[in-house]
Amino acid sequence: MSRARQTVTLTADLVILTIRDGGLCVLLVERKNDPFRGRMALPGGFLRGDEALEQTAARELAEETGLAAEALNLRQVGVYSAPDRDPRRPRVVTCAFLAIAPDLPVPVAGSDARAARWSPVTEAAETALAFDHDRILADAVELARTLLQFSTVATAFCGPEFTIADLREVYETVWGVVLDKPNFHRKVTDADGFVVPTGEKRASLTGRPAALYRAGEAAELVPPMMRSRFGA
Amino acid sequence: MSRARQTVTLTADLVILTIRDGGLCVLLVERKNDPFRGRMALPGGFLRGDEALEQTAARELAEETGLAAEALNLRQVGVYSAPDRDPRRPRVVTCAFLAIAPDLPVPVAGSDARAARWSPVTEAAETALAFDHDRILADAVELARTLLQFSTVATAFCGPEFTIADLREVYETVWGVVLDKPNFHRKVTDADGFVVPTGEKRASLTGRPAALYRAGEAAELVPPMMRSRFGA
DNA sequence: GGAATAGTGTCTCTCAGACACTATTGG
DNA sequence: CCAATAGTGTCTGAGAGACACTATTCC
Repeated sequence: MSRARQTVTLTADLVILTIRDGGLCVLLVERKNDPFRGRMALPGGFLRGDEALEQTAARELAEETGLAAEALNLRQVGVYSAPDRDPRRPRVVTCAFLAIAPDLPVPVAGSDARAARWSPVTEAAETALAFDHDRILADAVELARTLLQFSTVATAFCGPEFTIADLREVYETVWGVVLDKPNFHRKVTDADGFVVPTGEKRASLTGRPAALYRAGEAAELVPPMMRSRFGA
Repeated sequence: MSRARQTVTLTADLVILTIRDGGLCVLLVERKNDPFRGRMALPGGFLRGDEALEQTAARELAEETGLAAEALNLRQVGVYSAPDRDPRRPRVVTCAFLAIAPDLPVPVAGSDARAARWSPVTEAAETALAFDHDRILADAVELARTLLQFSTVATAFCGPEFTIADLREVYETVWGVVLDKPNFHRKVTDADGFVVPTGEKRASLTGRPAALYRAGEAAELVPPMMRSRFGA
Protein backbone atom coordinates (compact mmCIF):
# COMPACT_ATOMS: atom_id res chain seq x y z
CA MET A 1 0.00 0.00 0.00
CA SER A 2 2.81 2.39 0.78
CA ARG A 3 4.08 1.96 -2.75
CA ALA A 4 0.75 2.66 -4.38
CA ARG A 5 -0.09 6.01 -5.83
CA GLN A 6 -2.26 7.85 -3.43
CA THR A 7 -5.01 10.40 -3.44
CA VAL A 8 -4.66 13.22 -0.95
CA THR A 9 -6.64 16.17 0.28
CA LEU A 10 -5.16 19.56 -0.48
CA THR A 11 -5.43 22.70 1.61
CA ALA A 12 -4.16 26.24 1.21
CA ASP A 13 -2.89 27.79 4.43
CA LEU A 14 -2.36 31.50 4.83
CA VAL A 15 0.35 33.39 6.61
CA ILE A 16 -1.15 36.86 6.79
CA LEU A 17 1.37 39.32 8.14
CA THR A 18 0.80 42.87 9.30
CA ILE A 19 2.41 45.38 11.58
CA ARG A 20 0.55 46.32 14.75
CA ASP A 21 1.83 48.32 17.68
CA GLY A 22 5.31 48.30 16.27
CA GLY A 23 5.52 44.53 16.01
CA LEU A 24 5.19 42.02 13.19
CA CYS A 25 1.96 40.08 13.67
CA VAL A 26 0.38 37.04 12.09
CA LEU A 27 -3.29 36.12 11.93
CA LEU A 28 -4.05 32.92 13.85
CA VAL A 29 -7.29 31.08 14.43
CA GLU A 30 -8.25 28.73 17.20
CA ARG A 31 -9.13 25.26 15.97
CA LYS A 32 -12.65 24.20 16.91
CA ASN A 33 -12.28 20.60 15.78
CA ASP A 34 -9.86 17.75 15.99
CA PRO A 35 -7.12 17.30 15.18
CA PHE A 36 -5.42 19.88 17.38
CA ARG A 37 -8.68 21.18 18.80
CA GLY A 38 -8.10 24.30 20.86
CA ARG A 39 -4.66 24.89 19.41
CA MET A 40 -3.85 28.02 17.41
CA ALA A 41 -3.31 27.51 13.70
CA LEU A 42 -2.89 29.38 10.48
CA PRO A 43 -6.13 30.07 8.67
CA GLY A 44 -6.69 27.86 5.67
CA GLY A 45 -9.18 25.87 3.74
CA PHE A 46 -9.73 22.96 1.44
CA LEU A 47 -9.25 23.05 -2.30
CA ARG A 48 -12.52 22.97 -4.19
CA GLY A 49 -13.14 21.18 -7.44
CA ASP A 50 -13.10 24.19 -9.72
CA GLU A 51 -10.22 26.03 -8.11
CA ALA A 52 -6.48 26.35 -8.32
CA LEU A 53 -4.78 26.64 -4.94
CA GLU A 54 -4.20 30.35 -5.55
CA GLN A 55 -7.96 30.80 -5.68
CA THR A 56 -8.48 28.78 -2.54
CA ALA A 57 -6.01 31.04 -0.79
CA ALA A 58 -7.65 34.19 -2.16
CA ARG A 59 -11.05 32.99 -1.06
CA GLU A 60 -9.85 32.23 2.45
CA LEU A 61 -8.10 35.57 2.60
CA ALA A 62 -11.28 37.42 1.72
CA GLU A 63 -13.18 35.44 4.35
CA GLU A 64 -10.66 36.12 7.07
CA THR A 65 -9.77 39.72 6.39
CA GLY A 66 -12.39 41.03 4.02
CA LEU A 67 -9.61 42.14 1.72
CA ALA A 68 -9.25 41.38 -1.95
CA ALA A 69 -6.36 39.14 -2.86
CA GLU A 70 -5.02 41.45 -5.55
CA ALA A 71 -4.13 44.07 -2.97
CA LEU A 72 -2.33 41.70 -0.69
CA ASN A 73 0.46 40.26 -2.70
CA LEU A 74 -0.34 36.59 -2.33
CA ARG A 75 2.76 34.48 -2.86
CA GLN A 76 3.46 30.78 -2.63
CA VAL A 77 5.69 29.86 0.27
CA GLY A 78 5.91 26.14 -0.37
CA VAL A 79 4.29 22.75 -0.08
CA TYR A 80 4.29 20.73 3.10
CA SER A 81 3.71 17.07 2.50
CA ALA A 82 5.31 15.04 5.29
CA PRO A 83 3.17 11.91 5.61
CA ASP A 84 2.69 12.38 9.35
CA ARG A 85 1.94 16.09 9.33
CA ASP A 86 -1.79 15.50 9.68
CA PRO A 87 -3.26 12.39 11.29
CA ARG A 88 -6.32 12.41 9.06
CA ARG A 89 -7.06 10.08 6.18
CA PRO A 90 -6.79 10.60 3.34
CA ARG A 91 -3.52 12.45 3.78
CA VAL A 92 -3.67 16.21 3.93
CA VAL A 93 -1.01 18.12 2.05
CA THR A 94 -0.92 21.88 2.27
CA CYS A 95 0.41 24.70 0.18
CA ALA A 96 1.27 27.79 2.20
CA PHE A 97 0.75 31.32 0.91
CA LEU A 98 2.12 34.57 2.24
CA ALA A 99 -0.11 37.65 2.33
CA ILE A 100 0.95 41.08 3.46
CA ALA A 101 -1.72 43.34 4.91
CA PRO A 102 -1.86 46.90 6.17
CA ASP A 103 -2.84 47.42 9.79
CA LEU A 104 -6.52 46.51 9.60
CA PRO A 105 -8.97 48.56 11.66
CA VAL A 106 -10.78 45.46 12.99
CA PRO A 107 -8.72 42.62 14.37
CA VAL A 108 -10.77 40.46 12.01
CA ALA A 109 -14.25 39.14 11.66
CA GLY A 110 -14.39 36.06 9.54
CA SER A 111 -17.62 34.93 8.01
CA ASP A 112 -17.39 31.81 10.08
CA ALA A 113 -17.35 31.83 13.85
CA ARG A 114 -13.71 31.00 14.37
CA ALA A 115 -11.88 33.06 16.97
CA ALA A 116 -9.25 34.83 14.95
CA ARG A 117 -6.67 37.20 16.30
CA TRP A 118 -3.42 38.95 15.49
CA SER A 119 -0.52 37.48 17.33
CA PRO A 120 3.04 38.86 17.40
CA VAL A 121 5.24 36.48 15.46
CA THR A 122 7.75 36.43 18.30
CA GLU A 123 5.03 35.00 20.54
CA ALA A 124 3.68 32.69 17.87
CA ALA A 125 7.14 31.32 17.27
CA GLU A 126 7.31 30.25 20.90
CA THR A 127 3.84 28.76 20.98
CA ALA A 128 3.30 25.28 19.62
CA LEU A 129 0.95 25.77 16.71
CA ALA A 130 -1.18 23.04 15.17
CA PHE A 131 0.31 20.69 12.57
CA ASP A 132 3.61 21.94 11.14
CA HIS A 133 2.44 25.54 11.21
CA ASP A 134 5.45 26.64 13.26
CA ARG A 135 7.68 25.66 10.42
CA ILE A 136 5.40 27.21 7.81
CA LEU A 137 5.30 30.47 9.76
CA ALA A 138 9.08 30.56 10.04
CA ASP A 139 9.48 29.92 6.32
CA ALA A 140 6.94 32.60 5.44
CA VAL A 141 8.57 35.20 7.66
CA GLU A 142 11.91 34.43 6.12
CA LEU A 143 10.35 34.83 2.68
CA ALA A 144 8.85 38.16 3.68
CA ARG A 145 12.25 39.36 4.87
CA THR A 146 13.81 38.42 1.56
CA LEU A 147 10.98 40.01 -0.40
CA LEU A 148 11.53 43.33 1.35
CA GLN A 149 15.06 43.27 0.04
CA PHE A 150 14.32 42.81 -3.62
CA SER A 151 10.75 43.93 -4.16
CA THR A 152 8.53 46.85 -3.33
CA VAL A 153 6.06 44.82 -1.25
CA ALA A 154 6.93 46.77 1.88
CA THR A 155 4.31 49.29 0.76
CA ALA A 156 1.69 46.55 1.18
CA PHE A 157 2.22 46.80 4.94
CA CYS A 158 1.21 50.45 4.79
CA GLY A 159 -2.13 52.02 3.95
CA PRO A 160 -2.76 53.67 0.58
CA GLU A 161 -0.86 56.74 1.73
CA PHE A 162 2.18 56.67 3.96
CA THR A 163 5.24 58.62 4.97
CA ILE A 164 8.82 57.56 4.46
CA ALA A 165 9.01 57.07 8.21
CA ASP A 166 6.09 54.61 8.01
CA LEU A 167 7.90 52.66 5.36
CA ARG A 168 11.11 52.68 7.32
CA GLU A 169 9.26 51.32 10.31
CA VAL A 170 8.16 48.38 8.16
CA TYR A 171 11.74 47.48 7.33
CA GLU A 172 12.92 48.02 10.86
CA THR A 173 10.14 45.88 12.30
CA VAL A 174 10.34 43.00 9.85
CA TRP A 175 14.12 42.88 9.82
CA GLY A 176 14.58 43.75 13.48
CA VAL A 177 17.16 46.38 12.71
CA VAL A 178 17.57 50.12 13.05
CA LEU A 179 18.15 51.91 9.76
CA ASP A 180 19.74 55.26 9.15
CA LYS A 181 16.93 57.75 8.50
CA PRO A 182 18.69 60.02 6.02
CA ASN A 183 20.08 57.18 3.94
CA PHE A 184 16.78 55.33 3.92
CA HIS A 185 14.96 58.41 2.76
CA ARG A 186 17.31 58.95 -0.15
CA LYS A 187 17.36 55.30 -1.11
CA VAL A 188 13.59 55.01 -1.23
CA THR A 189 12.89 58.27 -3.02
CA ASP A 190 15.68 57.63 -5.54
CA ALA A 191 14.57 54.08 -6.39
CA ASP A 192 12.60 54.12 -9.60
CA GLY A 193 8.88 53.52 -9.13
CA PHE A 194 9.04 52.53 -5.47
CA VAL A 195 7.10 55.48 -4.02
CA VAL A 196 5.26 58.39 -5.62
CA PRO A 197 4.75 61.67 -3.76
CA THR A 198 1.12 62.70 -3.43
CA GLY A 199 1.98 66.32 -2.73
CA GLU A 200 0.15 66.14 0.58
CA LYS A 201 1.70 66.27 4.01
CA ARG A 202 0.75 64.59 7.23
CA ALA A 203 1.12 66.55 10.44
CA SER A 204 2.89 64.48 13.04
CA LEU A 205 2.19 64.93 16.72
CA THR A 206 5.39 66.84 16.99
CA GLY A 207 8.01 68.07 14.58
CA ARG A 208 7.98 68.91 10.90
CA PRO A 209 5.12 67.35 8.87
CA ALA A 210 6.14 64.51 6.60
CA ALA A 211 5.39 64.29 2.89
CA LEU A 212 2.92 61.56 1.91
CA TYR A 213 3.56 58.92 -0.73
CA ARG A 214 1.67 56.24 -2.60
CA ALA A 215 3.07 52.90 -3.80
CA GLY A 216 4.72 53.19 -7.20
CA GLU A 217 4.33 50.98 -10.23
CA ALA A 218 7.57 49.03 -9.89
CA ALA A 219 7.38 45.53 -8.41
CA GLU A 220 11.08 44.90 -8.30
CA LEU A 221 13.34 47.08 -6.22
CA VAL A 222 16.55 48.07 -7.98
CA PRO A 223 18.99 48.42 -6.51
CA PRO A 224 17.88 46.13 -3.67
CA MET A 225 17.57 47.32 -0.10
CA MET A 226 20.64 46.17 1.75
CA ARG A 227 20.31 43.98 4.77
CA SER A 228 23.91 43.76 5.80
CA ARG A 229 23.84 44.04 9.54
CA PHE A 230 21.03 42.57 11.53
CA GLY A 231 19.49 42.94 14.92
CA ALA A 232 17.29 41.01 17.29
CA MET B 1 -19.81 19.30 -6.52
CA SER B 2 -17.47 22.09 -7.46
CA ARG B 3 -17.83 23.49 -3.97
CA ALA B 4 -17.01 20.22 -2.28
CA ARG B 5 -13.63 19.47 -0.88
CA GLN B 6 -11.79 17.27 -3.24
CA THR B 7 -9.19 14.55 -3.24
CA VAL B 8 -6.44 14.88 -5.80
CA THR B 9 -3.48 12.92 -7.04
CA LEU B 10 -0.09 14.46 -6.39
CA THR B 11 2.99 14.20 -8.54
CA ALA B 12 6.51 15.52 -8.25
CA ASP B 13 7.98 16.76 -11.53
CA LEU B 14 11.67 17.33 -12.01
CA VAL B 15 13.47 20.03 -13.90
CA ILE B 16 16.97 18.57 -14.12
CA LEU B 17 19.35 21.11 -15.57
CA THR B 18 22.88 20.55 -16.77
CA ILE B 19 25.34 22.14 -19.15
CA ARG B 20 26.24 20.21 -22.27
CA ASP B 21 28.16 21.44 -25.29
CA GLY B 22 28.13 24.96 -23.96
CA GLY B 23 24.35 25.11 -23.63
CA LEU B 24 21.90 24.83 -20.75
CA CYS B 25 20.01 21.56 -21.13
CA VAL B 26 17.02 19.97 -19.45
CA LEU B 27 16.16 16.29 -19.17
CA LEU B 28 12.95 15.44 -21.01
CA VAL B 29 11.14 12.15 -21.47
CA GLU B 30 8.74 11.09 -24.17
CA ARG B 31 5.33 10.17 -22.86
CA LYS B 32 4.30 6.61 -23.66
CA ASN B 33 0.73 6.97 -22.48
CA ASP B 34 -2.17 9.32 -22.70
CA PRO B 35 -2.66 12.08 -21.96
CA PHE B 36 -0.14 13.77 -24.25
CA ARG B 37 1.17 10.48 -25.62
CA GLY B 38 4.25 11.08 -27.77
CA ARG B 39 4.81 14.56 -26.39
CA MET B 40 7.96 15.46 -24.49
CA ALA B 41 7.51 16.09 -20.79
CA LEU B 42 9.44 16.65 -17.60
CA PRO B 43 10.23 13.44 -15.73
CA GLY B 44 8.08 12.93 -12.69
CA GLY B 45 6.19 10.45 -10.65
CA PHE B 46 3.33 9.90 -8.28
CA LEU B 47 3.49 10.47 -4.56
CA ARG B 48 3.51 7.24 -2.58
CA GLY B 49 1.81 6.66 0.70
CA ASP B 50 4.85 6.82 2.92
CA GLU B 51 6.62 9.68 1.20
CA ALA B 52 6.88 13.43 1.32
CA LEU B 53 7.06 15.06 -2.10
CA GLU B 54 10.77 15.71 -1.59
CA GLN B 55 11.29 11.97 -1.36
CA THR B 56 9.21 11.35 -4.45
CA ALA B 57 11.40 13.81 -6.31
CA ALA B 58 14.59 12.26 -4.96
CA ARG B 59 13.44 8.81 -5.97
CA GLU B 60 12.58 9.93 -9.49
CA LEU B 61 15.89 11.72 -9.74
CA ALA B 62 17.80 8.58 -8.82
CA GLU B 63 15.80 6.59 -11.35
CA GLU B 64 16.40 9.06 -14.15
CA THR B 65 19.99 10.03 -13.57
CA GLY B 66 21.39 7.47 -11.15
CA LEU B 67 22.50 10.33 -8.94
CA ALA B 68 21.80 10.77 -5.27
CA ALA B 69 19.53 13.64 -4.38
CA GLU B 70 21.87 15.09 -1.77
CA ALA B 71 24.43 15.97 -4.40
CA LEU B 72 21.99 17.67 -6.70
CA ASN B 73 20.53 20.51 -4.73
CA LEU B 74 16.87 19.62 -5.01
CA ARG B 75 14.71 22.69 -4.53
CA GLN B 76 11.00 23.32 -4.69
CA VAL B 77 9.97 25.47 -7.62
CA GLY B 78 6.28 25.64 -6.90
CA VAL B 79 2.91 23.96 -7.07
CA TYR B 80 0.83 23.85 -10.21
CA SER B 81 -2.82 23.22 -9.52
CA ALA B 82 -4.92 24.72 -12.30
CA PRO B 83 -8.02 22.54 -12.50
CA ASP B 84 -7.62 21.96 -16.23
CA ARG B 85 -3.89 21.27 -16.28
CA ASP B 86 -4.44 17.52 -16.54
CA PRO B 87 -7.55 15.96 -18.05
CA ARG B 88 -7.42 12.95 -15.74
CA ARG B 89 -9.67 12.26 -12.81
CA PRO B 90 -9.10 12.62 -9.99
CA ARG B 91 -7.33 15.89 -10.53
CA VAL B 92 -3.57 15.81 -10.77
CA VAL B 93 -1.67 18.54 -8.99
CA THR B 94 2.09 18.68 -9.29
CA CYS B 95 4.92 20.10 -7.29
CA ALA B 96 7.95 20.96 -9.40
CA PHE B 97 11.52 20.54 -8.17
CA LEU B 98 14.71 21.93 -9.59
CA ALA B 99 17.82 19.75 -9.70
CA ILE B 100 21.22 20.84 -10.91
CA ALA B 101 23.47 18.15 -12.33
CA PRO B 102 27.02 18.04 -13.65
CA ASP B 103 27.48 16.98 -17.25
CA LEU B 104 26.66 13.29 -16.96
CA PRO B 105 28.70 10.83 -18.99
CA VAL B 106 25.63 8.91 -20.20
CA PRO B 107 22.69 10.86 -21.58
CA VAL B 108 20.62 8.83 -19.14
CA ALA B 109 19.38 5.33 -18.65
CA GLY B 110 16.33 5.22 -16.48
CA SER B 111 15.24 2.03 -14.84
CA ASP B 112 12.07 2.19 -16.87
CA ALA B 113 12.01 2.11 -20.63
CA ARG B 114 11.16 5.72 -21.26
CA ALA B 115 13.14 7.52 -23.92
CA ALA B 116 14.91 10.26 -22.01
CA ARG B 117 17.21 12.84 -23.49
CA TRP B 118 18.92 16.12 -22.77
CA SER B 119 17.37 18.96 -24.67
CA PRO B 120 18.68 22.52 -24.86
CA VAL B 121 16.32 24.76 -22.92
CA THR B 122 16.16 27.17 -25.82
CA GLU B 123 14.73 24.37 -27.97
CA ALA B 124 12.50 23.04 -25.22
CA ALA B 125 11.10 26.52 -24.69
CA GLU B 126 9.93 26.58 -28.29
CA THR B 127 8.50 23.08 -28.25
CA ALA B 128 5.07 22.51 -26.81
CA LEU B 129 5.64 20.26 -23.83
CA ALA B 130 2.98 18.13 -22.19
CA PHE B 131 0.66 19.62 -19.59
CA ASP B 132 1.89 23.00 -18.26
CA HIS B 133 5.50 21.88 -18.38
CA ASP B 134 6.51 24.85 -20.54
CA ARG B 135 5.55 27.13 -17.72
CA ILE B 136 7.19 24.95 -15.09
CA LEU B 137 10.41 24.85 -17.10
CA ALA B 138 10.42 28.62 -17.49
CA ASP B 139 9.85 29.11 -13.76
CA ALA B 140 12.59 26.63 -12.88
CA VAL B 141 15.13 28.25 -15.18
CA GLU B 142 14.34 31.62 -13.71
CA LEU B 143 14.82 30.15 -10.24
CA ALA B 144 18.16 28.68 -11.28
CA ARG B 145 19.28 32.07 -12.57
CA THR B 146 18.39 33.70 -9.29
CA LEU B 147 20.07 30.95 -7.28
CA LEU B 148 23.34 31.50 -9.11
CA GLN B 149 23.25 35.05 -7.91
CA PHE B 150 22.87 34.42 -4.22
CA SER B 151 24.04 30.88 -3.60
CA THR B 152 26.98 28.69 -4.43
CA VAL B 153 24.96 26.12 -6.40
CA ALA B 154 26.85 26.93 -9.58
CA THR B 155 29.41 24.37 -8.44
CA ALA B 156 26.71 21.70 -8.74
CA PHE B 157 26.87 22.14 -12.52
CA CYS B 158 30.54 21.17 -12.40
CA GLY B 159 32.13 17.88 -11.47
CA PRO B 160 33.85 17.35 -8.12
CA GLU B 161 36.88 19.26 -9.38
CA PHE B 162 36.74 22.21 -11.69
CA THR B 163 38.63 25.27 -12.82
CA ILE B 164 37.55 28.86 -12.39
CA ALA B 165 36.99 28.95 -16.14
CA ASP B 166 34.57 26.00 -15.83
CA LEU B 167 32.64 27.87 -13.17
CA ARG B 168 32.61 31.03 -15.22
CA GLU B 169 31.19 29.08 -18.14
CA VAL B 170 28.31 28.01 -15.90
CA TYR B 171 27.39 31.60 -15.16
CA GLU B 172 27.84 32.70 -18.74
CA THR B 173 25.71 29.86 -20.06
CA VAL B 174 22.88 30.08 -17.57
CA TRP B 175 22.71 33.85 -17.63
CA GLY B 176 23.51 34.22 -21.31
CA VAL B 177 26.11 36.87 -20.67
CA VAL B 178 29.84 37.31 -21.08
CA LEU B 179 31.70 37.99 -17.85
CA ASP B 180 35.06 39.61 -17.36
CA LYS B 181 37.59 36.84 -16.69
CA PRO B 182 39.91 38.68 -14.30
CA ASN B 183 37.10 40.12 -12.20
CA PHE B 184 35.25 36.80 -12.05
CA HIS B 185 38.39 35.05 -10.90
CA ARG B 186 38.95 37.48 -8.07
CA LYS B 187 35.33 37.54 -7.05
CA VAL B 188 35.08 33.76 -6.81
CA THR B 189 38.36 33.15 -5.06
CA ASP B 190 37.75 35.99 -2.61
CA ALA B 191 34.22 34.89 -1.67
CA ASP B 192 34.33 33.01 1.60
CA GLY B 193 33.75 29.27 1.26
CA PHE B 194 32.70 29.31 -2.39
CA VAL B 195 35.64 27.36 -3.82
CA VAL B 196 38.59 25.60 -2.23
CA PRO B 197 41.85 25.06 -4.14
CA THR B 198 42.90 21.44 -4.38
CA GLY B 199 46.51 22.30 -5.16
CA GLU B 200 46.29 20.38 -8.42
CA LYS B 201 46.32 21.83 -11.91
CA ARG B 202 44.59 20.76 -15.05
CA ALA B 203 46.49 21.06 -18.31
CA SER B 204 44.36 22.74 -20.91
CA LEU B 205 44.76 21.89 -24.57
CA THR B 206 46.65 25.10 -24.98
CA GLY B 207 47.87 27.79 -22.66
CA ARG B 208 48.77 27.88 -19.01
CA PRO B 209 47.29 25.07 -16.87
CA ALA B 210 44.48 26.16 -14.57
CA ALA B 211 44.34 25.54 -10.85
CA LEU B 212 41.65 23.07 -9.75
CA TYR B 213 39.06 23.76 -7.08
CA ARG B 214 36.43 21.90 -5.12
CA ALA B 215 33.11 23.29 -3.91
CA GLY B 216 33.44 25.04 -0.55
CA GLU B 217 31.29 24.74 2.54
CA ALA B 218 29.31 27.92 2.12
CA ALA B 219 25.79 27.65 0.71
CA GLU B 220 25.09 31.34 0.52
CA LEU B 221 27.22 33.58 -1.67
CA VAL B 222 28.20 36.84 -0.03
CA PRO B 223 28.50 39.24 -1.58
CA PRO B 224 26.16 38.02 -4.32
CA MET B 225 27.28 37.61 -7.90
CA MET B 226 26.04 40.63 -9.78
CA ARG B 227 23.79 40.20 -12.76
CA SER B 228 23.47 43.77 -13.83
CA ARG B 229 23.51 43.67 -17.59
CA PHE B 230 22.18 40.69 -19.45
CA GLY B 231 22.61 39.09 -22.82
CA ALA B 232 20.66 36.81 -25.14
C1' DG C 1 59.79 33.45 -30.35
C1' DG C 2 54.28 33.22 -30.88
C1' DA C 3 49.72 31.74 -29.59
C1' DA C 4 46.70 30.71 -26.14
C1' DT C 5 44.85 30.54 -21.64
C1' DA C 6 45.51 31.70 -16.37
C1' DG C 7 45.86 35.01 -13.24
C1' DT C 8 47.34 40.01 -10.98
C1' DG C 9 47.43 45.16 -10.55
C1' DT C 10 45.19 49.19 -10.67
C1' DC C 11 42.03 52.74 -11.83
C1' DT C 12 37.25 54.58 -11.84
C1' DC C 13 32.51 54.89 -10.67
C1' DT C 14 28.60 53.64 -7.94
C1' DC C 15 26.53 53.06 -3.91
C1' DA C 16 26.01 51.86 1.22
C1' DG C 17 26.79 53.82 5.52
C1' DA C 18 28.13 57.44 8.91
C1' DC C 19 26.95 61.58 10.44
C1' DA C 20 26.98 66.84 10.48
C1' DC C 21 23.83 69.88 9.13
C1' DT C 22 19.50 72.45 7.67
C1' DA C 23 14.17 72.79 7.54
C1' DT C 24 9.64 73.01 9.53
C1' DT C 25 6.40 72.28 12.77
C1' DG C 26 4.35 72.92 18.00
C1' DG C 27 5.06 74.55 22.53
C1' DC D 1 13.84 80.20 22.52
C1' DC D 2 13.64 74.50 22.75
C1' DA D 3 12.16 69.88 21.39
C1' DA D 4 11.09 66.89 17.98
C1' DT D 5 10.77 64.99 13.56
C1' DA D 6 11.76 65.62 8.23
C1' DG D 7 14.96 65.93 4.98
C1' DT D 8 19.91 67.41 2.60
C1' DG D 9 25.06 67.49 2.03
C1' DT D 10 29.17 65.33 2.12
C1' DC D 11 32.77 62.24 3.20
C1' DT D 12 34.59 57.40 3.32
C1' DG D 13 35.16 52.73 2.21
C1' DA D 14 33.80 48.44 -0.32
C1' DG D 15 33.05 46.45 -4.32
C1' DA D 16 31.79 46.08 -9.60
C1' DG D 17 33.63 46.72 -13.95
C1' DA D 18 37.20 48.03 -17.41
C1' DC D 19 41.35 46.80 -18.98
C1' DA D 20 46.63 46.85 -19.06
C1' DC D 21 49.72 43.75 -17.70
C1' DT D 22 52.32 39.45 -16.09
C1' DA D 23 52.67 34.14 -15.86
C1' DT D 24 52.87 29.57 -17.70
C1' DT D 25 52.13 26.25 -20.84
C1' DC D 26 52.61 23.98 -25.96
C1' DC D 27 54.06 24.60 -30.59
